[in-house]
Amino acid sequence: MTKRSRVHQSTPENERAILEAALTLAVTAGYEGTTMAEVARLSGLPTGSVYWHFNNKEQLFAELIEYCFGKWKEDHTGPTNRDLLRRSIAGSAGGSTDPENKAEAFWILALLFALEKRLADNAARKKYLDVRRQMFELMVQRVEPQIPGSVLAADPDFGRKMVVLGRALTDGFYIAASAGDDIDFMEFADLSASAVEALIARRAAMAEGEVEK
Amino acid sequence: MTKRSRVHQSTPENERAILEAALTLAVTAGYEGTTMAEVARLSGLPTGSVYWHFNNKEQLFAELIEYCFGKWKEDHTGPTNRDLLRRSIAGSAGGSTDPENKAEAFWILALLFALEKRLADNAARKKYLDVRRQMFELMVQRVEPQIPGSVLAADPDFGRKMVVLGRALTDGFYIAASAGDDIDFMEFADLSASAVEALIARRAAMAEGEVEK
DNA sequence: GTCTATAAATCGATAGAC
DNA sequence: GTCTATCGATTTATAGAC
Repeated sequence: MTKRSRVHQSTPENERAILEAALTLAVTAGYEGTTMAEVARLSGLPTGSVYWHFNNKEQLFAELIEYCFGKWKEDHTGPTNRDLLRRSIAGSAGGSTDPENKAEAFWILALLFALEKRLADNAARKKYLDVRRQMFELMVQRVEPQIPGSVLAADPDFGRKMVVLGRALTDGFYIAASAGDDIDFMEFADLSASAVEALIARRAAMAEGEVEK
Repeated sequence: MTKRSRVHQSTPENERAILEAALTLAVTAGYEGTTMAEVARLSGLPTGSVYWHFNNKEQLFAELIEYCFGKWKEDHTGPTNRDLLRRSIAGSAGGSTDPENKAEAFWILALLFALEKRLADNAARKKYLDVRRQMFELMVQRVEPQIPGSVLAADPDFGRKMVVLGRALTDGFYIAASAGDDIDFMEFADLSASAVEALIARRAAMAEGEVEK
């Protein structure tokens, strides 16, 4: 309930206002669709001020990605439970419809940076790919303890593989949500988790039942 | 005046050249990143001719989606085998890197339209969402015969659910390919197929183990 | 049907007063 | 640091000769 206090002055008030304005617009309008003029208007500052705080549009979005990554990390701390993948996929539904959960919805926009290779030299795309790697490593640390030791002994990379699979599923359901597919995300969160669990169980049986490959 | 008629002729030469040029550019540059001037240049025609054949950019992309859907359907006819999902995911690796395989690369363009909600009123996005539904139904027809009868008896929608899951995986691995994730797509194609098979096996065991319900 | 030239609008970014 | 005014580049789309 109590949000983590943001007493640090690292992000001044006006910069935060600009970032929040950019986030609100970006979630519904995307990268190209968000204009600096509109960011300025929504933040209550003139365009000149926006360019004083951020060098250009690229850098604004790069810092926006960092800003949202900070929010994501807040949501992914604390004790690990077995519902990691289930909650990730279930969250994809709300991310596209719930206007309050902007940080969640932003990852749909982030996927655009992955797809738009035209932005290869774009600072924002580079930042997203960097954050994507960091998210992956954080997820590996949370998932690996849940893999049976016998499976990891037979295949030390199995935890990483499950994270790759889980990320593909999460990204895929983000797309489904964005496309407006009429599906029950809670049900598919369960189904996906079951599929991964079945895979792990199969591997565990294999690892214990067989000495050779 | 007289609009072109496709009754007697299918996609005249110059229109095809324009569509192919648009596809080549769109796959790497996206919707906004593809300019009509560049489409004209690559097709070898001036911009005026492009606008004579297609009313505007929206309609050009809408017809491009239809055009690519035709290619996709050609690749998804014939006998169904068990490797449907495996091949879809394995294809995602080449789809984003091999410029020749434009029918597969089209998937990336499609994902762009799925994600860009700003284009909600865009004719091209509407066309894509329509095509997305058609693709889904075609996949259901191919997948359902592979589901054990006992599972379908217990859950008539199980085939559709597997297609939703398969589509999420395929979309997710396309993003992984676009993001440049350093993964072995062949391995994850196998792993994904295994996960789905394990899920079906688990359901089959469940369906046969219970007589009632 | 093809092509050139250009209109009309938008957007990112800057200059400079305060 | 804030704000106004505006530049320069880009892009969609059209007009009109051939």
